[in-house]
Amino acid sequence: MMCGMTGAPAAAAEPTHGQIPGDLGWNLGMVLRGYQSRFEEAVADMPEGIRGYQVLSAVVHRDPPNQQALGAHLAIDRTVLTYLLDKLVAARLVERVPAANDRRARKIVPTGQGRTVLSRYEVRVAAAEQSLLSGLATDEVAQLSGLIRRLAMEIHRAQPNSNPCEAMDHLP
Amino acid sequence: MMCGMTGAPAAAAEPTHGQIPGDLGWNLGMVLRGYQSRFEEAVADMPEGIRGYQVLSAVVHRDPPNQQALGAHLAIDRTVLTYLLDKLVAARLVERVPAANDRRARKIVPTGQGRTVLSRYEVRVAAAEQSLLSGLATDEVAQLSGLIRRLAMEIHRAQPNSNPCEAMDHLP
DNA sequence: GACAGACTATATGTCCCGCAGATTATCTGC
DNA sequence: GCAGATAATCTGCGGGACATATAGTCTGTC
Repeated sequence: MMCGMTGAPAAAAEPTHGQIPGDLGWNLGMVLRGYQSRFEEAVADMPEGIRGYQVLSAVVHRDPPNQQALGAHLAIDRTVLTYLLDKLVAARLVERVPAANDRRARKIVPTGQGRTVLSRYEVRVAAAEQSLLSGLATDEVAQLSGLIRRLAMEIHRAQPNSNPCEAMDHLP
Repeated sequence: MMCGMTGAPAAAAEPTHGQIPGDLGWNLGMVLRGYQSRFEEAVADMPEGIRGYQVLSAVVHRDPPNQQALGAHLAIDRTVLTYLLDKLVAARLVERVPAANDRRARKIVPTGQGRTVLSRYEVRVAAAEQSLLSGLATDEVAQLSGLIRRLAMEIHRAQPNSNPCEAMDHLP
């Protein structure tokens, strides 16, 4: 989780900027929580819900060479990924095939069914994202998306191995 | 933490916008994770770490009338809040005093020591937040902060009782 | 004024999930 | 060929969230 943070809608004062330390975290947590609740209902009837979608999406769009790369990208623990993939394999959405040049590793490939299921859910997820941002003007959405994206990239670059979900766990 | 989301730094394609559904979540998760790791070390030697800071900050700056309001704002479960406050009380940072007009409720008030400790940590937290945003220009920081703040407010308004930390837990 | 129902905080028990450690199989370098 | 590192898996532990139960208190009604 990590989740929400401190005290955002502070009483009054401050000219809309120069907030209380921790407010950024509260705002981030609030946005993320809103995002997740919408995301969750969008993929509710998918195996393993959000995580299942994330894994399937990453497998299709990023084609990671092995489970470790997949888990690292999603910041999912390897031991968790094991039984997470078990479910997806059982649902015939992905397959574990021996990796080409490393017999220790398994390559996760999507099944045809997996691709179709993913594309079906993607429209729902896109709608959920739009719904989340519906309060902003279109140019603001573009601004925010771009800035968050840039920020995420820089953090990603600076922090190769991020520890997964202590973040979400601590979200208020 | 909920944590990261799907596959952000997607291979190539797309003109920097119109991303893969789920990317927003991945970016949010990445930013939040980066935020938390910095936040965490900033308040590492505080009782209960991040949560402790959040609670103390909310108590000082928002002055919630009872524990329920405090927990709702931070999206912390009430049963968790109980022993969380136990630690803070033991550390002499806050006190449980009988609420003025409702003897069922306990008002959480900061001690003098609590206020000084908080202000000491606040400079560190503020530095951590600046560090997180150091990759952006100053006007971009203002833009991003404002947009996230607005978004958080709207989500907060639309979603009175948010479920806490499944968000962070599911972060990749 | 007393009683029923709702509400605050707390204690207890349970369940789930993520993490650390150990295990097996494999790759890489000497 | 052997030692050390790496990929996936399995097992056990612990923390955190939720449901339930309880004690004390408030609010409304008759």
